[in-house]
Amino acid sequence: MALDHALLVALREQPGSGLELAKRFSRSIGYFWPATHQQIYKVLGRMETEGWVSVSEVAQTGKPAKKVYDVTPAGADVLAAWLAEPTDTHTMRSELAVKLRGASFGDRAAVLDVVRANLADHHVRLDHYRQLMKRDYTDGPVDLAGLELDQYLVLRGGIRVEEFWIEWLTEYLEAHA
Amino acid sequence: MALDHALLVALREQPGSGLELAKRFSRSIGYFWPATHQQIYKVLGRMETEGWVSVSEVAQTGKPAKKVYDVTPAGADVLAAWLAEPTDTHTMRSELAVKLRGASFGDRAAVLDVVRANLADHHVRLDHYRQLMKRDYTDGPVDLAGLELDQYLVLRGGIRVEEFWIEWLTEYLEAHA
DNA sequence: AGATACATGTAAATGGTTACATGATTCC
DNA sequence: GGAATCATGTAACCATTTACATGTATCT
Repeated sequence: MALDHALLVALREQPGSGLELAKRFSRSIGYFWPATHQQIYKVLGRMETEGWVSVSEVAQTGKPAKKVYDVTPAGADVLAAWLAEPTDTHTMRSELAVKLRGASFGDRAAVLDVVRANLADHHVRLDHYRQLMKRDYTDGPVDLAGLELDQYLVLRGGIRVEEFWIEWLTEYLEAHA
Repeated sequence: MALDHALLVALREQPGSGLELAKRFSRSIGYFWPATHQQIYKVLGRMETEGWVSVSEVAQTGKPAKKVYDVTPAGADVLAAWLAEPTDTHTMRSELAVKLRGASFGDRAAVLDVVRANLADHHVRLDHYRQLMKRDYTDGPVDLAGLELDQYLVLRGGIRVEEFWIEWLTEYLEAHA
């Protein structure tokens, strides 16, 4: 039950339709909470019946109409309450890590190929994040506060995650070189 | 469908009962693939009917009997095939990251407390991993190969993950100090 | 007999993934 | 009319989490 809250955060940043949220998720918040449009529509529907969000049909020129969602005061309360709750430390779930550990029970060369493919992908992601950083925060976090500072810091986290993967997978490959 | 494969790896390292696997998971592989005993029993049952593992009842002195599972040749083939498959780069899922980003929509002091609690927990985990490292690999990875090297490298990954969290959360706290 | 640790499970609910379905609008 | 994009959804399946249930063996 946490996609709900991730969507509330996204909608408080900026109201939007299901598809817009799905696109925004594939950037920003989705870096730490992936979600598909199917999932998002379902949760938006549920949150509407619970009164956490309100909908309004918005006509568009050149495109079909869309339903724009916004957070209600009740929804804002739910979000605030959730934010103050303790979050228990979540263990990372990584299929690749299982493969790293199990490599000796299969064809090691094949596993190393899988690792190399993942490493390349993490390099692409890191480059992408660094470009966002350059584009949006040329001066670093100076003068940032509130939401903007949080957005910056979460992007920093995204960069740190990719650096973690690159360093670890590189260590793995070198150890098996 | 990957707990199956994580269990196959664990069983190839060392055959064992459901509860033993659950305990081992809370160490080692479980650092990257958490699983409860309920889940493990269910998957073991399924894998047995599929012929990937075999069972034998083992009597114990001073304890109730247990069912020890081992990987069959068919299971070993399944595992080897899976290891060679590409794994797509999985996006990390973190509730805490959503809270970091949403902090300005609630009581920031409360969110900072949540962050501090998580940071403390990651320190505990890191200390634990470092102790394992000291106990099992006093000389570093020298002379390690095959399974042992992989085990070492996955522990290195665990340490790197905790370092990532500590650095990121510390940066977050300092930026909001 | 009661407490504790070991051991194996079932059932219900929740959440996430994958495949499929439908319709509006614009451009060619 | 057909292809492409935008937009919203349903249904079936699979995986995970949480709560509950049962029984063995040992120790006091």
